[in-house]
Amino acid sequence: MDTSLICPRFESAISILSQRWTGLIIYQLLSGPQRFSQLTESIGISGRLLSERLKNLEANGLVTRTVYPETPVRIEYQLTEKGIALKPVMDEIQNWSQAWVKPVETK
Amino acid sequence: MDTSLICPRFESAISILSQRWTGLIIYQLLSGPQRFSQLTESIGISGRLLSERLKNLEANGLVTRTVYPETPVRIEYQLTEKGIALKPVMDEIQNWSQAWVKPVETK
DNA sequence: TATCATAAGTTACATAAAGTAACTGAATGG
DNA sequence: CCATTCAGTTACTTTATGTAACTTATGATA
Repeated sequence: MDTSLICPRFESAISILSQRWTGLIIYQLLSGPQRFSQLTESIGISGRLLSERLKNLEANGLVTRTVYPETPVRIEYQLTEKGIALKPVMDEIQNWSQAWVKPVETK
Repeated sequence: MDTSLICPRFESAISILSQRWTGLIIYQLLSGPQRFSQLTESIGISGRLLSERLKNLEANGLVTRTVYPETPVRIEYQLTEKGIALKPVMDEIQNWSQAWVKPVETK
């Protein structure tokens, strides 16, 4: 049941960002378009979940998928304007982490 | 396995914020100390998970728990300085949601 | 004293999401 | 035709989340 009193837009935003891995995917894509295998390696996510997350981000209009029919095929994911607009959020998370997270604490 | 190439502090921050409910809990507590039952109602989280999340936030130094031995007992949760420092992050999420999230989209 | 009410959890169990590793499909080079 | 490479998908196990009933502590009420 959802009896929340919080602004629905804010909740929607949080529900995207609080999904595991999506924050890191967006963070990575902020440095430019990347292909599937690059993302799995840099983030440490499995193909199964990366595939699921990217579909979701595409459906939410944050990411576009471009196929380059080379050999072997190259597929690049990049942020839309809506996705790039999350940069200030990521910047603030970065600021906070530099100021408050000790290098050791992992969880 | 974690073969990530991302800054460990940033990853740590993201791992806290990308845990379901923690963002909303912090957001709620930014408007002042609140008790357990208030949080369950405003957020729409179950007691089981709220309890677990608050313990976690306490362990991470984001929240403090204060017992007021009244009748019935009152227990208030409030953000530490470290927790309050997340306000800019929440503000940016708010900004983004106002600019980019359509009122309808729920997921 | 016995019973009741209330806040703040906890426990036990069902369902959903995430982790893992092997597999598939398309395209081309040998 | 066989091997290789990228981009996924499938089948299965483990972990996290949801739900609802239960517990504990404290004082109020009969």
